[in-house]
Amino acid sequence: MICSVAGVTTPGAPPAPGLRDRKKRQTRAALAEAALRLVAERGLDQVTVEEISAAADVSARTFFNYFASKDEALVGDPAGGGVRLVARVAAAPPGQPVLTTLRHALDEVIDEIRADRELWSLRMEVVTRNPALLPRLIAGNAATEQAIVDVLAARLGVGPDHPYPRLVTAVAGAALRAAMTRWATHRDDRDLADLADEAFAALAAGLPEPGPAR
Amino acid sequence: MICSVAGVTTPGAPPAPGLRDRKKRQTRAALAEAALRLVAERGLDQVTVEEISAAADVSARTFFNYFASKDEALVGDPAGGGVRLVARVAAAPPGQPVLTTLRHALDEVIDEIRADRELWSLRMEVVTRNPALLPRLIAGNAATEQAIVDVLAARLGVGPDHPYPRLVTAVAGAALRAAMTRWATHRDDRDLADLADEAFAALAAGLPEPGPAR
DNA sequence: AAATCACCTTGCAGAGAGTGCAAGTTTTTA
DNA sequence: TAAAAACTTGCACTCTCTGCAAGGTGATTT
Repeated sequence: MICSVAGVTTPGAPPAPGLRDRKKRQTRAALAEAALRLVAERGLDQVTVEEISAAADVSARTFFNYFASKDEALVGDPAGGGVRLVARVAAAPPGQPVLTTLRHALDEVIDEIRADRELWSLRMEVVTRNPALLPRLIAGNAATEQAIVDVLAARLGVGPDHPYPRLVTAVAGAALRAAMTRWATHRDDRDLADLADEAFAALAAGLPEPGPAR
Repeated sequence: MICSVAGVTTPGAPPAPGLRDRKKRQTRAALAEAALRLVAERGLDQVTVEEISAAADVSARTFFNYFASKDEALVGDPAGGGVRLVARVAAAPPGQPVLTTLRHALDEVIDEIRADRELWSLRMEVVTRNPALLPRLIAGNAATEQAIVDVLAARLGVGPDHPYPRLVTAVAGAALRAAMTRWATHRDDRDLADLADEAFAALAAGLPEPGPAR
């Protein structure tokens, strides 16, 4: 009776995972990892949900309790980091330039991607080799993108139909994707955060062309 | 016997459509139109391929001879205008700024979209109301985008791994999508070409923020 | 600790997507 | 007009994805 403190939810700190949650995370991770590994080996159409489930030691029906589709298991994280991203945009200092705000808001996302480097490298490889997935990877951000558009419009005080928030959000997303593609393809190279910085700097400078002389 | 000239293929001009081609175009258009109309009415999941085929007076099997998936019938034109777009980029005057090149290359695409205004309005409405399709709409451009990246790299003489072509291509695509979304949502407004011009000008200017004062 | 509750997993049945194959039909070509 | 090529269609089949009704395992309450 001394310390059944496990139930208390301390706002601010993770409130004691609990066996059940841990198992769920494990199952989800196992399914995603198995899906990525098998698809990387054989190709998207040569892997069935049944095989993925078998590799993760669950039934095929359970697979669909975790992911709405085979694709979702591969591209992962729908809206997981999205809400935090929106929150970070909303919480940025008011006067800050929009591109700076967006770039800083992405820090957290970028850190998470770097933390799961193995997984993300595999994921980018699978996506580039199965272009059918690329739209899914982008679409996952569709809802988040709209939310950011709304937040930016409010921050700038311009009304929800003003073209600027939509343009800058779409463009920033494109810049991040370009940086991620570059990072994933020859990854021995630079840090993802640096590549993102470069891309955003180029945006702010009006996309100056690389000097042909020197 | 007087004029069976229909067979001659004059290079440069459309080489006499032929009954077969006309029928194919008709069937394809009928399927796409039926798909868009039904999905706009009922929603993506409430329409089966069988219903679409019935509305276009062909068998369900024939549907799949025209489109690889239900989604494809809705987002349409995969790689159709893509090759011409790439060609226009490649044929642009050498010294021209990249953003100008890309904007002009889009003229043809934009004209076609305006020509099919009814269809495209329906399409954008369906896509925005069924976000699951948005990735498909973008993915259709994935192959084209890579081709443009390669052409730009060659034009700039920078090698296929340089980050600039990928960044500018991705960003230009995002700008076009933002313009199309704006055009589709309140369409009574401005011309699509004007909206695209505005977006590209903003890119070239480094995405200046809208003045809060005045 | 036992009983209860909530959630998770699983199998089953079924609708719908998408494909390969083998006709049958229509257009084109010779 | 006859042969060739292309298009349509039905059929059988695999795979994806969903709803439902158990059964099981972790959490909660008394």
